[in-house]
Formats: sequence, C-alpha cells, structure tokens
Amino acid sequence: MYLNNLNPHQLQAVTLINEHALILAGAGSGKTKVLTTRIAWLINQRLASPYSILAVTFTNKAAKEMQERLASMVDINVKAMFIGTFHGLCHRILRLHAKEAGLSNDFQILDMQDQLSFIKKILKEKDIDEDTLAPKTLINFINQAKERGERSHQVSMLQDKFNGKLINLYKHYEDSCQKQNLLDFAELLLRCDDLLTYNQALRQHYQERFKYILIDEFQDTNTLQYTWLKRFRGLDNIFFAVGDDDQSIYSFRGARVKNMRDFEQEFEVKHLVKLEQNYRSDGNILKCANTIIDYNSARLGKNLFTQSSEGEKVKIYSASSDSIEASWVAQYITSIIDSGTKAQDIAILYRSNAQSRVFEHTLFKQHIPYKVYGGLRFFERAEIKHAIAYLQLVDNLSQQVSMLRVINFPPRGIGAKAIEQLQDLANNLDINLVDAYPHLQGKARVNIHNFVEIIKDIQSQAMNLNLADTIEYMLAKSGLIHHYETEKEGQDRVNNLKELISAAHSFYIEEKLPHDCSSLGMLDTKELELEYLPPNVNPLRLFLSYAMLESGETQQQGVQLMTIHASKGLEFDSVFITGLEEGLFPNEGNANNQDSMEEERRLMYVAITRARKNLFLTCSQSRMLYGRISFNRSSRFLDELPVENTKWLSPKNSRSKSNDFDNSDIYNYADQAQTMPFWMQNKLKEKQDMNETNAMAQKLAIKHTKIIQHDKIFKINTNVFSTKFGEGTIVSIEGESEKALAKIRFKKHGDKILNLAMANLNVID
DNA sequence: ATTAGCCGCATTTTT
DNA sequence: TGCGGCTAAT
Repeated sequence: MYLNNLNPHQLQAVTLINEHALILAGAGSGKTKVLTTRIAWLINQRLASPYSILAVTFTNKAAKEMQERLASMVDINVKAMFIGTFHGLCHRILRLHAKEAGLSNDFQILDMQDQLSFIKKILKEKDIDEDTLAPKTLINFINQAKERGERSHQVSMLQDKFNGKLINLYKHYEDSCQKQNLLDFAELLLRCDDLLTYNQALRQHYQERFKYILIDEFQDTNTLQYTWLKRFRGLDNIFFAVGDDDQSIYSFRGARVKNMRDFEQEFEVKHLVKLEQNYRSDGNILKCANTIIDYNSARLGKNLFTQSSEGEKVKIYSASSDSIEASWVAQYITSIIDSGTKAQDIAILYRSNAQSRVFEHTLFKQHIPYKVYGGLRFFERAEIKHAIAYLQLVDNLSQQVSMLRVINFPPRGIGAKAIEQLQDLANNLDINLVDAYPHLQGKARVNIHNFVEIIKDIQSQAMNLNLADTIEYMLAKSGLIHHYETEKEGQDRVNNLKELISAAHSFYIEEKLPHDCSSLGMLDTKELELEYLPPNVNPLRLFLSYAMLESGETQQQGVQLMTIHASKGLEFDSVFITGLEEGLFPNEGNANNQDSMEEERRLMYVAITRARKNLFLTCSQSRMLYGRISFNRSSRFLDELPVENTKWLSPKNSRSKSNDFDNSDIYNYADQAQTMPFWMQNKLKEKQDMNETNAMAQKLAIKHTKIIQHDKIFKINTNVFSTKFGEGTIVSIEGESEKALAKIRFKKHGDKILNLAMANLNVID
C-alpha cells in the first residue's frame, strides 16, 4: 500500500526506528512525502499514537499540505494532532497554559505592523527622536535578541551599539507588552521556550507525551527554534529532522545551517540518509543545478539524479534592455500557453521585487494573465486590520493597540489632542483607556462615550450571533462599510470586508464549529470532540489568533511572478529566471563575501530546481535601476553552467565588457548615456528598444510557405481544426521545423499564434 | 480632515 | 524612477 511507491532510501528514512535521524533531502526528492508517510507508518505500526507526535514546519502552507497528505493515508482526526508551524504550535501551547506562562486568556498577538507602531509609540512616550534612534533599529535589536533566546537582562552590552539605551528600551518594551498582554511573533516562541524551561512539570509532561518529533526544512531553523525543539528531548523520544543545506537561503533572517551539523553531533545521528533521486526536473535542468551548486565549498554533499529523459536544453537569452528582456519572456510565454501549458504552470522568477514592474507592464500589454506575489496579504490590508481591531475590542474592550487604531476610524470627531489627553490620563492613573475616558470633559468625552457604546452594542449582539453574523453586524455598526462605500475607489475595500465575512464562515467549517455557535460563547470542547482546543476560548478569540498567524493568501490563476525566495517549495512546468546580472544576481555586496556569495549560489540552485520541463535564463545588458540606467555584466552563474546542457538563443555575450558589443550601437549608447540628461536617455532607449524589437521580429520572420509536422502539411490559407479553438485558417508562418509558429485566424477566437509542433491541429480540406 | 508636495530610500521574509 | 511616510497648507 502506501509504502510501495517509495524508493529504497525513502523507505529507509520512513521506517528508521529507535534512533535520531537527519535526512538530507534534495530538491524534488519527495521530502514531504517521506515526512508524512513516516507519520502514517508510525501510527499504523502502533509505534505511536497520533497524540504522541509533534511535527513542525515553517509555513502554514506546508503544515496544511502535511495534514492533508496524512489525512489521505490514515483515518484519524489530523486537526487534533500537533502538526503545525513553530509559531502556531507555540501559540497552541501558550493557550493551553496561559496562566503558567504568565498570560491572561485574552492575550493578543502583534504582527509586524502592530509591533512597529507599538515601538513607535514607546519611542514617542520616551521622547526619543526618530532621527536619534530609528524605530527599525530598535525593532531589529529586540527581535534579534529574542531569536537568540535572550531577554533584555541577558543581552550583552557588546550587542548594544547605543551604550545600554537599546537594552533599556527592550526592557521597557517587554514590560509594556506584558502589561497589555501582547505577544509579538518572536515572543510566541520565546515565551513558550521559557515555559518549558522553567516549568519542570510541564516540560516533563511534553517530553513524555511527544515520543516522535519531526522537523521539516531544518536548514531554516534559527537559534531559538532549535533550542525550543531541544526542550522536548527527554529520555526516550526520537527526533527526525529533514533538511537540505543546499537550499538554505534565509541566513539573513537568522537561519542557521550549522544547526544541521550540531544536530548530527548532539543527537549522535548514526545514519545520515540522503534522498538524491529527483522526481521533478528533466535531465538537462538537473545537470545545471548540480553543476552550479558544486561551486560551493561548505556542503554536506549530495548529488541529485533523475530517471527522466534529458528533456529540453536550458535556454539562455541576453537582451539589450530590461524591457526587451520582458518582451522576449512574454513572447515565449504566449507560445508556451498557446501550445497547451496552463498559465499558472509558468513562473517568472527574479532576485528582487522591484524587477516585477517591467514584467507586469509587458504582460498586461500583451493580455497575458498574471499574478504577482509579495504584495500586501489579505489580513494585512488596512481595511481588514481595522475590522480586526474592532473584533479585538469586542473580545476585550481594554486592548489599547486596537482602541487607538479605530477610536477615530471612521472619523467621529475624536482628534489627536483628545487621544493624547486620554493616554496621558490613563498613564497617570495607571488604568486602561476605557476606564480613563469618563475623567475627560466636553466633546471628547461624549464622542469617546459614543464609540465605547458602539463596541458594547456589538458585544451584546455577539452573544447571540455566530462569527460571520457578528462581523456583518460590526461592519455596519462601526460605520466601516459605509465609510468605504462612500469613498471613491473604496469598492475593493468593501469587497475585502465582505470577504472577511466569508473567511469567518470557512473558519467555522474548517474548525468544525457548529454553525449556530455564538462568537463569544465558550466552546464545550468535550461535547464537540474538540478536546485539543484550550479551555476558556471562544470562536472570536480563535479567529483573531488565526488572522494574525495566517496571511490568508490562496494560489491564483495566471503566470506566477515572484522572487526566488518566494518560489522555494514550489514547482512549475516552465520557469524563467530573469535579471541574471552581476550586481543584481548575485546581488551587489554579497559577491565579495564568500559565505553570502555561496548563499546567492544556493538561491540560483533553488531557482533552477523549480523547473520541471523548460528552464529559461535571461539577462539584460542595461537596466533601469533606482532611476538610472546601469550596465551590468552577465551573471557569473551563467558561466558556471555546463555548456552541453544549455543553448544560447542570443549571441553569447562576453563577460569582459569589450568584445561582442564593442562596435554595436548598444555599446555606443552605453558610453553616451553616462553624460546625458535623463530624458534624453529615455528617448534613446526607446529608439534602441524599437530597433531591437524590429531586428528580433525580422529574425523570426523567415517566412516559410510550407511546414510539415506530424506528417501534416501546413501552408498559408490551409484550413485547420484545433480542439481548443475550433476552425481557423493559417494567415502566416514564421520559423522552421519544431519552432515554426503559425498565425491562425480562428472563426470564434480570432487570431492566435500557435507552435505547429505543439498545438494539436488537424488539416481540413 | 483631507491632500499636495517633498524627502529619502531602495535585497531576500515567514510567522 | 517610484514608492511610502511625513509635514504643511487648505
């Protein structure tokens, strides 16, 4: 059954018993499959009950996939299992033991935005000018300290470049958060770690409970995450860590690859299992990946192989400008889509988000559907954050952060001055904002009173309404919906708010809460068989945490545009890795240092291994960057590729600036451009682009009157039938043999350019 | 309370 | 260049 389709190494990993294991799992080697199958196997072999397994990942998406795949193999309630993200699991443990962790049940999670505004507020209160100390400096200081597992009193003075000032502010931040029951993301982990460190009974409980501990993407763990994991190490539990040092691309945010080697030693790993068979990419692509990564020195050592065919060679194209690079990619995408690949199976990858603009522009012009990743996510949108703030207040009227966010939104005549007064009052009397406002006078008092009454009214309604209905009522009563409806261009925001109502609906279904269960009603977890839920929790509170921990994004249609970082873990039929230029990729500043250079190379490795069938690498000789045109040499990564597995679709440009383009217009243009005013550069560039495009068009336009494909003869005016577009007539043919593209005028769908070799066409007499 | 205009900045990011 | 964030002006 489920063990049958594993290769010997996968099987070995899945069935390892009585020993800690480190699995080196290459890209596309079936890592998730091994993890989930192992859990299923442990349960089916009765080596473990679902209750005694702890499985940790980094993203909600990965956690969800794990749960779904496990559910398909074992007939148990996977929701009740401890499978989740570091943050999600810590949150769950803290909910279960809030009191022991020094928290009250209504603790609230701060996301990054909230944390930043909270820090800014503190700096303001302390009368520290933002020029003296940037809020970002402080926030980084605090987060990095927490990720090392250090509280304010544990941070070394050497870390504090402001002579103790940062440590003091960290202390103050700790106190303020504690007072208001706020936890930032890092705090979820650190607080949970503290709980397990100082509460011996609980630590022992969990050590005995979790017999099997499995960790995904181990190369991405930071110091605190690894420390946290080790708290669960008791007398006889078994650790199973899966990772790939070659895919470690997050050291800039504290990921510590060294954790893999440390784990190997500290846990006395006997068998380092390597999963090296790749099930994703064709031969040529995989060869490129292996060759590139071999340039790195510090590796645990791994070489991927595949049983797939060689497939297409990796195609390389060098454009003269970023816009030509984009048009070339767009043109190729059109032909790929026309020959039957779905747009969502194509990805355009780049090193930095700013590069997306040219592609968006070009794809939009050519009516190619696309989706850009990396913008604001659903729960981060301003209107949603406002709605969430109202809900936080419904849960607990004394939440300051939320109160300050919406006390005057939509505007209700409570100005900055009134708010300041209110805060001062609360500080002086050492009470919270709701209790402080009756001490105010005049208009401010009346307006705040009315605001508080709105919340109280929503609260009383919420007693009898389920969450979706509560949100609907809140949106109306708070005036949020009305505010955006009357605002010009507010329709998107209104739609998002309505989407929040559906999100609450889905939440009930996902969490198996009964439809009529009220927002504020405590759940009878026994009766509902939701015993894994902590006591003293209502659906509203659960939803609020969910909103903070989940970004709320779903896969969308269209060509996928994203950074290489964002593409990790995904795969596509066709992948375009763009902007392969020195300074961009590898990024400037990372090229001089050996370690960061190697991380750039791992990034390249990750990018290459996303592709299943077709891989395209592009670069541009000139690029608009920060308002100037810069001229970059092509990336060293292009030189590191094996010649026999690649194919240049443009004249291979030399790495030394001198050769190929020495006498070309492009190079002259480059020379002149340095001294020209900006608008003139633009003009020139446009002209240049035109020439390039025409040249490209001409090159392609070697007209052929007759093309033979699959024994079928295609000529101009031949009538054809396509299963996708119906009947049409060939208008023109360009290119030859496998590359021949025909423009076909379809009766129903208009003009399309199809690849004659790929498109499924029949000739009609 | 809204808005124009100016300044400064500019990898990669999940929770 | 193009943006977000902040200030100054209506």
